[in-house]
Amino acid sequence: MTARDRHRRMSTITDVAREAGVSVATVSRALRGLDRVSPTTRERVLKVATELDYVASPTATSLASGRNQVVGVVAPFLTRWFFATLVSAIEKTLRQHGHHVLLFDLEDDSFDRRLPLSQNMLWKRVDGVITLNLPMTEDELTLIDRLGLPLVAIGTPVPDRPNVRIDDALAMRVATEHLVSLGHERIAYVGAVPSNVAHIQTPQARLDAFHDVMREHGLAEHDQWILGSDWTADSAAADTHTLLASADRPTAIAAASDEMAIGAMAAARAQGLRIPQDLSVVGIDDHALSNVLGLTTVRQDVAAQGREAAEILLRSLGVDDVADGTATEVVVPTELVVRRSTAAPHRPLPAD
Amino acid sequence: MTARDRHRRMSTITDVAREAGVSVATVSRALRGLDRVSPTTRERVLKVATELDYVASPTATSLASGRNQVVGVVAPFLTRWFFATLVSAIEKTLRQHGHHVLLFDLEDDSFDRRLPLSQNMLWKRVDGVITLNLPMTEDELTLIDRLGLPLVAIGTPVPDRPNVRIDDALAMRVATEHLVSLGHERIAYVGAVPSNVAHIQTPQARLDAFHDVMREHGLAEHDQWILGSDWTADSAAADTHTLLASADRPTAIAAASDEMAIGAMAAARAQGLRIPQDLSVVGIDDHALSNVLGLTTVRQDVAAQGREAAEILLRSLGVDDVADGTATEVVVPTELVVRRSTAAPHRPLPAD
DNA sequence: CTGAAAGCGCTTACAG
DNA sequence: CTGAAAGCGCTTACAG
Repeated sequence: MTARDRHRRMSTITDVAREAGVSVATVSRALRGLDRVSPTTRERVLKVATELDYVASPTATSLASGRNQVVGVVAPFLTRWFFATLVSAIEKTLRQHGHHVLLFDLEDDSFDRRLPLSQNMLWKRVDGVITLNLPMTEDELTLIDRLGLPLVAIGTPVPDRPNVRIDDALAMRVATEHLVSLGHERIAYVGAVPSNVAHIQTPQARLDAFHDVMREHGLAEHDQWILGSDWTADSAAADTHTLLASADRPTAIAAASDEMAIGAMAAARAQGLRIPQDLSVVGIDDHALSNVLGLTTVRQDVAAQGREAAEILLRSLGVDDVADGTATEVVVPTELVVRRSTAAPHRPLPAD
Repeated sequence: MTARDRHRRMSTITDVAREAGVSVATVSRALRGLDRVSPTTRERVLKVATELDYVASPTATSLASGRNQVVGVVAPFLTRWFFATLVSAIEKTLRQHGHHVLLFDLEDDSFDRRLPLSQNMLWKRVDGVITLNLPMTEDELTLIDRLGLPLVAIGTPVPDRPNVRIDDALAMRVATEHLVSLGHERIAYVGAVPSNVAHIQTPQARLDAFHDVMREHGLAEHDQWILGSDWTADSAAADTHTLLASADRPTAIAAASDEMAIGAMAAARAQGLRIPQDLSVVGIDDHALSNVLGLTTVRQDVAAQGREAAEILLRSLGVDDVADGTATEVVVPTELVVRRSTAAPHRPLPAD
């Protein structure tokens, strides 16, 4: 028997029971801190467990108790800042309470399609699930229901389930009002998504808010100033390029996300326009690069949303060391952060 | 019994055995496609299993077989582009082969510290692990070894384990040579990390390569032109700001990552410098925003590295539908992508 | 406060 | 080709 072989065998509950001179049932109780165990017994068991490097097999525990201590986190993409930030915050919060994250990235080949959630992914694997901006299909809702899994939705709500999000309409309203208050009247929008793209709903609320603000101020809208986009910087840049090539162009752009705003700024600069003198740009998010790029934006605290959702889920799992709370709908506040990408529109006055 | 209750109970192997009129052993064999099952029996079992929506309980399977079909993916951060891209690619590759990812983000409060990998995270939870740019401690290596887990390292190698990475020295060499070939002689570097930050090793190889190229071309280096940084755009911008405020400043900056390069560009622009006329900047990565920002960079295919690592791990787990291969050291190629952030240095000639 | 025993739902030799 | 039975390592009533 080599040293490596010897090390291979991890100790089981039976080992510590034998070594401590008690039954496995007692070991189980002692280690889990249940009542009905005498202090001396508990102490002895704890000591032996430590000596033997004992850690309960999660798979055996799971079979017997039905709990895995893992929660499924489901995202439509992972490579974008918003989602990665969310996952990171969720993972940390869960881990602090002894839980782990099983990650599902549902991105498919085409941006307007996604993979479905299946029984294989969840059944007896996770104790609950957190969805990230993910409208669920009927089938998926039925599945989650049948599996009896608690669920918390971040962003796009899921019917009858706790939800954590920002007020999308308000965020875009603040962004647009900022532009208007600066004196802009010719404002374009980037981030309209075709309504057949069912798995992204946030866009609609933001676009609607933009329309509302424009209407309220009696500002004219131009169809060709409402730019679609797949919500990437690249596509926003391409769309903006076309927009700005026209003689009749806007003095400002409201983008539904910072990544798109960054694309729009870059496209403008590449065409020789100065920001903010020739074009103002505002976004929503406060992306990791927005500060450095001087982008004016409506900041949302993404990590806080991840933490909130994780805590709500932990509570519904009955985890006891989680901060109290009963909230089932939390709307995280946003705030306008004015930087260097917005200013009053340049007016070709005589004195200019 | 309400509809919901009825749906709650998922069927077990016993249910399909009864329904199909065979033993559970036969069901197990039939469903896993083992030999020694008659075609008719197999067919019947399959049919019944489908009707009952049967999916084997992964936790029971795991207890009995020792396999979980899940691999642990361990990252020092998750919110940065490089890591999120890696995780996304790994997850997709694993899922195609019926495996899932349990995610661990080891980021701690301070950027030069990280959480340790523990027995709790891995023991009986994962069949293998993939590390992302993560030097392992002695204790962690011992743990992985004792647990008998296969491991594949992406980026920073782990002793005696398969490794997937780019050639860091070559990448920085190409970036620096590009600047030199353009005629730059005054070149600064961003991305030196204090050597006590043990969990980030890539930086050293890149910095060494930069020094080598400078020396080979007989170019002078200035201590104050080697900028530290925590590898974020913000810190790179702050450092660059100081650097450029000096009268004696470089004509080009080689950054060890695109995020830092973006920070450097932004800082320069904020000080009224034009890119590339007044300052050239080159990075390494080809970050999602680099194209739109016109950043010249040495591209690495991050997703490919994730896929390669996942496949190597799957092979070592004996998963049979993975493409053949025996590679244990794969170095993914990089390529220079010239965009708008680099040009020959501006020389104040008479004719200028 | 503690133990014996059943049970969680599979897989795996072992027989036949 | 198929079944009976042991075993994976816990948790949980049930007794005492």
